[in-house]
Amino acid sequence: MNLAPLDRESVIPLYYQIRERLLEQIRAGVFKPGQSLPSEQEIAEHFAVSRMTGRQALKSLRDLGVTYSVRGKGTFVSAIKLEKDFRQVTSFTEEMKARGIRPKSKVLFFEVVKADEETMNALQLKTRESVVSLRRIRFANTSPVGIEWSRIPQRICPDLLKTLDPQASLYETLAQRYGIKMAIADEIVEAGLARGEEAGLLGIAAKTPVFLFTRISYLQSGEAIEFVKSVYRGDRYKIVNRLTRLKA
Amino acid sequence: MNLAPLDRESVIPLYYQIRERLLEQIRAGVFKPGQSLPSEQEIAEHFAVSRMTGRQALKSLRDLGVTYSVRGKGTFVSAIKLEKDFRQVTSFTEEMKARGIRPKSKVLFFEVVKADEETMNALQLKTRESVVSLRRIRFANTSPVGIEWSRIPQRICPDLLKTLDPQASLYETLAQRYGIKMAIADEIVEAGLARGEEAGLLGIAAKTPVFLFTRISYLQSGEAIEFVKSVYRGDRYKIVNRLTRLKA
DNA sequence: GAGTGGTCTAGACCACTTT
DNA sequence: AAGTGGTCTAGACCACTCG
Repeated sequence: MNLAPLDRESVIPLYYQIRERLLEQIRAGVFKPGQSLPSEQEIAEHFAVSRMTGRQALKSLRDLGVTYSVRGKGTFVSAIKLEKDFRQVTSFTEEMKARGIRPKSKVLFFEVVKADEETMNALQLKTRESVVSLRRIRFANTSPVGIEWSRIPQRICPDLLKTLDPQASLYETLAQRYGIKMAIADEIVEAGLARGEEAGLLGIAAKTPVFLFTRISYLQSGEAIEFVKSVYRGDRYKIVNRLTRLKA
Repeated sequence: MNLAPLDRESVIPLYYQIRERLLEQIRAGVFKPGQSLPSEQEIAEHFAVSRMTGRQALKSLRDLGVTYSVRGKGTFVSAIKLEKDFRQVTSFTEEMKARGIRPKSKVLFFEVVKADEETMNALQLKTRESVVSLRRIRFANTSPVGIEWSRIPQRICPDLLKTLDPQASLYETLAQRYGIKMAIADEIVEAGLARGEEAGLLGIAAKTPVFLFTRISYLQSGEAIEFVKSVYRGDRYKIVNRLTRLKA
């Protein structure tokens, strides 16, 4: 074990500093998949912290899915890849960047409107309140891959029409200017065929296979924030998912 | 707060008992979304445990996604639904049952064969070892919805050909007889059109939209256990996903 | 029997929010 | 000032695995 000492003056918690040092060495291949990490006791001694603190560091690595522990044996590095190109609660922009692709957008519609029935239902709105409606064509490296239509209650982002650069990431703007962070999104994916208008906008023949997405995004509190309907080209877009077991 | 006392003789950990009691009351609506749960201190006093134990109970609820905590304010019930009809690392059988649908299967092929290139690659096999190859038509309430083709190294389930009832859940058999529990699965979903043989087996016209799944399932250790290629009817099957933020 | 992770205690100080 | 969750300590006993 060869790990740099902790900064006891830092505001960063000790367990977090330990976690980062271990993570670094896992990524660097010092601890390889299948191998065991230092035990809780060893970590406690090496960093001169209590065993509970060392344990918390190992626990947080488990929560990341990087390691797993077996009672009586130890904590081991998982061989499961950490890659980030799985779909998460992210915008198109973030997803494309994670895949090393340059995202671009063309705005078709960007206005404040009264919520329709479907939107009221999806966002759990009690009144027909105002929502920001944004419809964009999405490009990956200059070729069109999908059409996205987002609706967000105006109340939570009052001047979005002025502040959003439609080329930029909607999610980034919401996070930076309004402190809104999506925690979870539920989505339904259907397989269908491109219809006339869509096919035209996407530059494909009608009846080409497409994905139809219906997504609702939530804050950690459970408040519904965004309702999105999208159409993506089946010939240029693949869904990459990581499925996990439910904890309970 | 009105929570039954703990069983101090039980082998079930105290924090887990507390967690279950809180979960029960959340499900029963005693604690409603948006409302706060008892504080760590209150839990410690009420159950006569240390604050750390009460804290662990609340922490485990957060890990489930049922609640969230705000420093200085408290722990609150999330309004996000707990429903289990999201896709997880589950078999067709489990997924259908969770949706209240009767699953059925018809076996097309069930034999031990030498792994082909694609399977060797997917399952990280170093030699052309034997794999159990199982191809089935999947029915939901008597109508065909998909075709699944699984391959599993024979070495990890030596006599599967004899022990598996092809009507039963493959995953259940693997778990019960061989102690194999899938922890994670990575999948790619593509949109396509049904081809001749598939269309026939699924009872649909050629060129109907279909989902094409390619999935690899892993143990927690990262060992690849199952390689599956599937075709599902786009007109009768929808993908229901829950996306989350990566922890790191 | 030695080593491991899992649970638990009874304190402590801190940063933060609310009153 | 009082209450909250976040971190940390220095112990303890337990169940489990392995040689």
